[in-house]
Amino acid sequence: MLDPKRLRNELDSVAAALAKKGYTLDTAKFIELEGQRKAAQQAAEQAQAERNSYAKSMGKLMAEARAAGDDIEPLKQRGEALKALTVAAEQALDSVQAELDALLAEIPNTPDESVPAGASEEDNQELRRWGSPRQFEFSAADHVDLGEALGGLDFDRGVKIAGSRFAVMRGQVARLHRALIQFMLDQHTLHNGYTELNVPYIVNRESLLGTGQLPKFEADLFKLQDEREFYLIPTAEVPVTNLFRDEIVAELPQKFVCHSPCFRSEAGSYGRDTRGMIRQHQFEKVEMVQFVHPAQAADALEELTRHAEALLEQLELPYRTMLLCSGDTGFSAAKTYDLEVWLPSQQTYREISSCSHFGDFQARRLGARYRDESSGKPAYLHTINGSGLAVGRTLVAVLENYQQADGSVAVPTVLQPYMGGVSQLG
RNA sequence: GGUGAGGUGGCCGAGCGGCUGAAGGCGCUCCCCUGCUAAGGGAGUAUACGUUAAUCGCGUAUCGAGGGUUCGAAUCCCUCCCUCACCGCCA
Repeated sequence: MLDPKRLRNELDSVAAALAKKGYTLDTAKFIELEGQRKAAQQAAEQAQAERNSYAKSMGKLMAEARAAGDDIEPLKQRGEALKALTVAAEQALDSVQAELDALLAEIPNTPDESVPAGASEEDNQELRRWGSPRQFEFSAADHVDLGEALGGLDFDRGVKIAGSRFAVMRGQVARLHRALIQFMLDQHTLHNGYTELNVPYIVNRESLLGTGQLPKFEADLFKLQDEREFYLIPTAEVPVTNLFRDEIVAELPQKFVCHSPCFRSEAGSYGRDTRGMIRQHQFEKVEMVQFVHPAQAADALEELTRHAEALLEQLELPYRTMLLCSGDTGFSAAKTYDLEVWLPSQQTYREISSCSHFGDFQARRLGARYRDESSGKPAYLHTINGSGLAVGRTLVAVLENYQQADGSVAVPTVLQPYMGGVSQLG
């Protein structure tokens, strides 16, 4: 959520920033609602103040009336009249406030100044490349053919068991998938200073509002049929970032890494990536989340992005780092780097990690704060997160980049210890 | 799922219709005293929102959440959530 004060005081510049993201802020509507809110709030608070002070004096008034032998009823009636006024004024305030809150909850974060203006992914900036795509002396297969030939990927049975966009992994491929997870977690916990978490994969509505998936993106989520408003997590970002919801965090920074399954309904992506494991309803991801002091946030995003890049380098997978343009940056994010890995079958780079800086946007929704050292007051902390990495897509990249002429697949050196020394699949 | 006990400030804990944003204690901050340390004395110490250029100030809200009773609710009533204990069930 944006700071309501900032909206009030710098409405035009906020609107201009949001326009870069492709969001049109209805400034006239905001000004009108805000004006109504102010008037309604003052009226409601004044009515309440009168009611309070009258109620406070009531004990004495009643004692005096009784002593004088007067009727007490008129005193009570005045109280009731004040109550009626207060209730009406509060209802007016509540309805304006609800409208304003609904508007606020749907306004995206403003992009950071360093984010290039642009409308779509066409305008993203390539910052750097690592490695060079391998030249194949045979025609490279895609991961579907490779995986099926190895008996390690079974899409037909995934469809039978659940439906489209589900798959079964088997044998050494399933093990390779697990090895990737262990490798990533070990790197982050042993070398990068992250604390491992294991979290609920079902979350409540408040958690999704906190990170920004709700109220706007309900269609992308799987909701459980239960009166408790449970949702399957679309990313570990949700439970992990909500760790400090409604808390004042004693120490910053705090860095967490968490492996989890992710569930996405992918509504609106019907024709895209229908083949293979690129876009599934269920996939696994190792996610890094940092809670940082605002002054450290920019550096922390660079650091976290490097942590994701280093994994690809150790796996010897060619990749490039993209700075997303304003229009391609997500709802809650102020700035995002995407890492894209080379996929030989597609002859292109595909997203394998997304690392974002949210400023205080999520923290404000969450009520996640730290105590500012100079003022001594609670202030919103900043959140950073990124995939390190998307495991399913990493598996795809390993299969395709490490394939050999005979259909076997070499195991990346760093994964071999996690594979019991196995150096080749098939 | 059943029964019982609870949810009050950074923490512990009192209050059980008006004088309570909330006693008392701990912790923390500042001051005094003390050769140092320990002990002692005094003062202060919630958050959000609004108003304001900002602060002081002022106003409103907040005693798990929501609703109700009442002129007035931390206190009475209802619903829900959560915690703890025991029983049942269970990986």
